[in-house]
Amino acid sequence: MKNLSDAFCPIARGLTCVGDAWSMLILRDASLGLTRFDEFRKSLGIAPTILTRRLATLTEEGLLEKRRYSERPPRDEYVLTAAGRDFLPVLILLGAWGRQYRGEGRLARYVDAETGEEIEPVAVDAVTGAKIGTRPIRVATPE
Amino acid sequence: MKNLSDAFCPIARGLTCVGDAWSMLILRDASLGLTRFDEFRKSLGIAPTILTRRLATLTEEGLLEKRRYSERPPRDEYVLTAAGRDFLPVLILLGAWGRQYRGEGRLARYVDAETGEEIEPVAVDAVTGAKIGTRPIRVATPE
DNA sequence: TTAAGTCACTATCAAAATGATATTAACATG
DNA sequence: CATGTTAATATCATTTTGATAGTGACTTAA
Repeated sequence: MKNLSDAFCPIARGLTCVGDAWSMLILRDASLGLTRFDEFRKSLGIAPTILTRRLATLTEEGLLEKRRYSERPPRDEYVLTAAGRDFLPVLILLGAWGRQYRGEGRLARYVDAETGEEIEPVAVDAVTGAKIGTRPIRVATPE
Repeated sequence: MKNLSDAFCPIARGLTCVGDAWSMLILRDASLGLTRFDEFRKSLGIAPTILTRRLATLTEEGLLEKRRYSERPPRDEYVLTAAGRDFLPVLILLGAWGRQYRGEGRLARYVDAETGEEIEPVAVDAVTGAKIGTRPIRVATPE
């Protein structure tokens, strides 16, 4: 998909590193604590070829970090970096959208691990406090 | 990418309709007011074959609506549905991530159309008010 | 000591998706 | 009638995917 990354748009920039479903699902699983190749493979039912490539890309892009957890036999796992952890809100919000518009049948729920209460994710503008989408947005192009 | 949609996970559900970069960029442009085939094509530099398919999928999935704006010659445009509009927060949050971690060089800014102030998007849990990512999350599987 | 298992991959190859380019259909305009 | 506009298709090479099998470096159980 060519050079989206030199676009001015931060959304396009984001999409160049994490613009496909597998990558997002890997990040989801990583956020839930998975770290190993086989954990991801089994959880996602993804072909190992694809998984290898996705993990490599996410590592190059700085969302995951390869860490050796055993010297003999040599084994690596993948842990989230700060950038990877900070992607979680995007996923949670995507999930909230999915729940609202594709929520037929049984569905997993995300709950606060301490209170046990279900999370109700919303995006707000920290400046005005307004829910995003309730006020019109304009793009200010650079220069 | 097989049947993600019958997964229990709302994130996976979301990804089945909007799980690729082009779809998200189309939604971004639609949120900024674009409606016509050629507007999307020029804005994105996307091949018309792909654009046709993406628009059709987004329409089937209920994020866009085809609307005839001219009878002679017959011409259709694409406008966001409620589901499509509600996807904007996800994009804005993705953009915030892109700005933070891929923000080198000049970058567009999203501003409140009324106040003119730059938007600072955050995802919060409406229940606790806590920023998402600051408290551990658990998945509650159905049944 | 050998057989079986674990785990993070790579090799191979068919099938599907993408993307570039050209073309079409249905008109309006000069 | 020639040219332009606009929402697409047609064609076809390239790229990406995905399924399946196999590998290397071990550990563990018999």
